[in-house]
Amino acid sequence: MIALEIIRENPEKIKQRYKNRGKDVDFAELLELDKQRREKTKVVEEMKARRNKASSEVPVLKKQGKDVSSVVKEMKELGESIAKLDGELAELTEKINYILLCLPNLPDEDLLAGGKENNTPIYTFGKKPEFKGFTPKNHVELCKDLGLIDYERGAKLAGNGAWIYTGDGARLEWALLSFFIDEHVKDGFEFMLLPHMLNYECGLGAGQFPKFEDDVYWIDSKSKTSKFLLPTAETALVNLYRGEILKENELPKKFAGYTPCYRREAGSYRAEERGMIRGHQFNKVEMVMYTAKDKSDEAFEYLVKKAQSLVEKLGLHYQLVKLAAGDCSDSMCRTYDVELWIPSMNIYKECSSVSNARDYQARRSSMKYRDSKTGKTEFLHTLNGSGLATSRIIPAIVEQFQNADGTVTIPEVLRKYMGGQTLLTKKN
RNA sequence: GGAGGUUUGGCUGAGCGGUCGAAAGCGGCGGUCUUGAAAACCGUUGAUGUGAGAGCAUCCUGGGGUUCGAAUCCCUAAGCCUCCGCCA
Repeated sequence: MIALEIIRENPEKIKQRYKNRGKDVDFAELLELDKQRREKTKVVEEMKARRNKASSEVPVLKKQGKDVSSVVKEMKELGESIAKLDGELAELTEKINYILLCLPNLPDEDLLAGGKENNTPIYTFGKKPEFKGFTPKNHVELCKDLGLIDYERGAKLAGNGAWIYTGDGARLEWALLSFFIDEHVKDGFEFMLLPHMLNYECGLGAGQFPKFEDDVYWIDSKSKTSKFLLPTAETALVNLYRGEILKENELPKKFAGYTPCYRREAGSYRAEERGMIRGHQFNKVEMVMYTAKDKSDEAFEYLVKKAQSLVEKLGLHYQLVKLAAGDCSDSMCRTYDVELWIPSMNIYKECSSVSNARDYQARRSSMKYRDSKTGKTEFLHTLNGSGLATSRIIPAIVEQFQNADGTVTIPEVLRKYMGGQTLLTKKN
């Protein structure tokens, strides 16, 4: 949620910044509602002040044995007017909040305007592997041949978009998760295992609701009291301090949470995205940071470096991409993606997305800290980054590290989690 | 699933339908004392909105109701606790 004040102060400027996102917004209605609310608030508050004053006088008058019936009658009428206005105010407030909750975050001003086409690669690590003397297989073939993944039986159990990690595949997946978690713990992140079913407020606070209410799996029917399966651990981690005020010296907070991510991904299927690139459930370790308002830029760079280092330690060829304003997700001011090279698809595929939400999420769920110098409360800044999404990594590993004989070399950092195993080989 | 209890400020915990934004203690902050610290003592200490400010309004888990007036009474939802039942 962005602050209503900044719209009130300079609607044209804010409009322009949304334009970079490719969003045309019109604040006329919002500003009109805001104006009405402010005017009405003033009136009701005056009425309430009168009522409060009279109410405190009643017991005094009674004690003096005076007749209070005329005051009581007058206050009854006043009370009715107050109730009516309060109702109107509640309605106005609800409308205003709904509009505000639906507005995306403001993209940082240094971002290129426009969508995907204006994303800018800013760093590359490693090289595209060359496959000499053999035709490389794609990850679906490799995963099947090496017995890492059972697509057919996955579909049998849970339908399209589901798969089963089997044998070495399950071990490799688990090794990746363990490796990431160990790296985060080493860097001072607190490791978290979170509930997977969350309440509505979590979705709202993270900025995913109300817009993406239909993109998640609801446990019961969609309602404010039902729960949904989290689409990313961010949804949980970013709500930890809802309604709380932290001390500045507690900051920054660094968390790493592992959860499966559950997504409907409705209608997004394409043949080329077969196998693990996009599924209804995938594994991810998520990093989330809470910082003071002047520390989030620094934290952002730190998280980007961390995501990069994980992929580099695996030895995978990737590029780092600075997203254009229109490609950043709605809740975020800026986003960098780490994209892995998938040889068979001849493209780079995202495996980590690092973003700075600044105070957008904190405002939605009122997460604050007390500034140690001024003593005032300020909204926290929240940042998140995948560290990393494993379903995108196994395809990259098997494709990039495949050998002429059909085996795959296991990245060195993962071997200790797999009993020292160095190669993925065909079984029987 | 059934029955009962409970929810007050950073924490513990008082709170009679009216002067309660809320006692007291702890904690925090500032000060006195001290070479310094601790102890002791003194003072101070919730949030949000609005206003230049004095102030005014709102907030005692959320929502609704009764009343001239609600932290206090009623209904309801949620959280927590206890007991009973059921069960991979």
